[in-house]
Amino acid sequence: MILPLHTDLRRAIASALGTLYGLAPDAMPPIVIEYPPNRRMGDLAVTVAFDLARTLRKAPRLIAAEIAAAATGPAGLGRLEATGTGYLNLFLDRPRFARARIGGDPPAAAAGDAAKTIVEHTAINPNKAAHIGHLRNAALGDTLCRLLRFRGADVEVQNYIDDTGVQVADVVVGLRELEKKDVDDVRRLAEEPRFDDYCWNLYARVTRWYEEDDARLSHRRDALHDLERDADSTAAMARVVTDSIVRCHLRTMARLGIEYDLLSWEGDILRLAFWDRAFEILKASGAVRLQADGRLAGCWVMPIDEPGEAEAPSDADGGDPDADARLKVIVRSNGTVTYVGKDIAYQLWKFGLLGRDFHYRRFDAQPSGRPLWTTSSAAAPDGGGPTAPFGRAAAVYNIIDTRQSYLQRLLVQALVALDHPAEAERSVHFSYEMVALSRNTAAALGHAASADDGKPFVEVSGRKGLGVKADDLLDQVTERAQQEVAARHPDLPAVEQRRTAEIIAAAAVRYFMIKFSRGKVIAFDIDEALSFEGETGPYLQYATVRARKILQKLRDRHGLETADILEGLAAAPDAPLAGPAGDELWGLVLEAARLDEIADQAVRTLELSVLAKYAFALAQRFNGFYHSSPVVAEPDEAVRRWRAAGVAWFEAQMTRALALMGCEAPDRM
RNA sequence: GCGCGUGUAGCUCAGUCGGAUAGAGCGACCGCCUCCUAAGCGGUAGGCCCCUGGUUCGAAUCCAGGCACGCGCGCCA
Repeated sequence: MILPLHTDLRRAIASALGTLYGLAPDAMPPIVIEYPPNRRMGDLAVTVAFDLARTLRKAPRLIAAEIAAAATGPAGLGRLEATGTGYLNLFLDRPRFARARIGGDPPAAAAGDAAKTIVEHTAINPNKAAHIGHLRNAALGDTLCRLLRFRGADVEVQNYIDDTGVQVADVVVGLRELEKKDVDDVRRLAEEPRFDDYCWNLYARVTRWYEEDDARLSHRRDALHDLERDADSTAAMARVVTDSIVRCHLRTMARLGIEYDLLSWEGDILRLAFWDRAFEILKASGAVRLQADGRLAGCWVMPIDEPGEAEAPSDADGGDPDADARLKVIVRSNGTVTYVGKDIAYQLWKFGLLGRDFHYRRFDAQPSGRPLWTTSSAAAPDGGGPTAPFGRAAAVYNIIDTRQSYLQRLLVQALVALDHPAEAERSVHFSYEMVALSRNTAAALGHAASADDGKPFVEVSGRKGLGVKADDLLDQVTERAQQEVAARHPDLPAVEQRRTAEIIAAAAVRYFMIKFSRGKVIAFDIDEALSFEGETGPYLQYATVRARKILQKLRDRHGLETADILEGLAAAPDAPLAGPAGDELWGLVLEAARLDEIADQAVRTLELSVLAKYAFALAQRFNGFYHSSPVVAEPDEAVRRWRAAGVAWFEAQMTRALALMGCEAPDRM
């Protein structure tokens, strides 16, 4: 991997700068490392000479030349060369670099990064089937988890279940009022494998039913009230619904290799009175206060810092008409807590700041064998709690779409108001834009496009039942993949064809959800999602399969095991990597080494598309190499050996990159 | 009104801490399977990087002001 080399290079240059110009470490400009447009210019480039030109009153090219002379052969990395314009280009010692990495282990975790990190993602209302919007959330969340673990963090994945909200209440109303079901009926229904589909339709029907007559909304209010009080028949029915649908969601996500450590139920947060405790803390610290008069009389409110204003006026009770706008109600005048309040309590728990805890019990098994726990309101009869405690994290990532930015900002402000600046700092809202439907896809789903004329896309709406269900998408993509597999490998047993198709479909969907930068609305287009060509997950898998095929052929025809290839490298002549003839192979080796740098960048910027783009570019490079550089049939043994090593290195790194995206390559495609 | 996000090729998007000739994919057109899998590869066409000004040796990138589009901003959940 390449990050340690970056460190060495920076150190070498910084040391040269110290010697040449007497720069103190704190006066040192940031040493930016980039990659020249092509390999003939160099392997890495440093632009520090440009930054120093002003302060040193000297032309960049002179500075670059002086640094190049002073920092010759930094730590044996290679040759440093100054350009006529002022770049410092590093030409790596190719064989040395390649031998040091090919066949090496993944990087050891960076020290100090091992702190416990909670990632919350998925969090689908348990009242209907998951749709493509939820898929983006889960794909981003799961990929972030994998990246954090890759960098050595101890990650706990939580999936929040809002089992006491309106959405669940609505489905319960539908079951009772529209379907005339009782708890036992619902229990039978919930056994059906696609119960989530049934509820998807029912939910949309209930919405229409409300719209026909506003008076019917009283059913929702009553149901919601019953849910919050945990009252008998309604709550019992809701439990059947939410339990069944959560299991549907888990099965859907498992198709994409997405698993969790803990399900956190809002019902448990209510029953265990997390909010009462949080309220005490908020009151004690003065973070919330009771409004005596005005529009919000009788409410407990939290002052909000608007990002625009530098300093809030001394106090708000001076009759300022805008003052109320900067107050967020936490407890209503009727004494009930708002959404934000519950979120604050939960966030405090995540950091171990609440002073209360859930009970826990085991939930279902997950395909990988990773244990899944669920929160619980009462201690398990066998008393068997988890071995490691949940919560008490040093950092928290909440994966929630950008529409929740305002609420997430309030959470951070509450932490600041409670005098937990470190936790506020490490309370990260991973925000991303929604998934909408392209106009074509919406039309194909029977949505009249004329309804919202000007818009470039059509928003998914669970309430209206408008959207592409995650399982439907996966089914379609799998079916398409299976046709391809069957055409290419007709002799393969059907089970194997199916398995291969599933692996391909999962990669197609996951890559699609990751490849856009998070600030971009995805206008989901079904034809695009069903494509396996160009910048897609299957393209990455195909390149990997090709690499494995070469390694397989080397075993078959030359009796060359991959381990032998790597061992033989030490004694192999350097020539195949040298000069223009070696450029193609060298470019592949260097690019494949950058995975750690990319993982680092992705986590730092929370821009996971860089991982997708990198993996694609790497696969492209390999395919170029594949067409230009035969391996198995190469007569020159040294060349064959080096090329084989390059293929093995690519295969190892690409497999890791795919794993970071929750994908694998099938045996054949 | 305020806040956040987005604006780059016909379409969908990359473009790293400001750096070398602005790149992919799709679509269009022209080629490549006696050769490790054509889910691939090579080539051609396609650009006012939304506009104006500023900072800088250097701006798609930073700053200011506009314009357009999207999303937020309730004692709702």
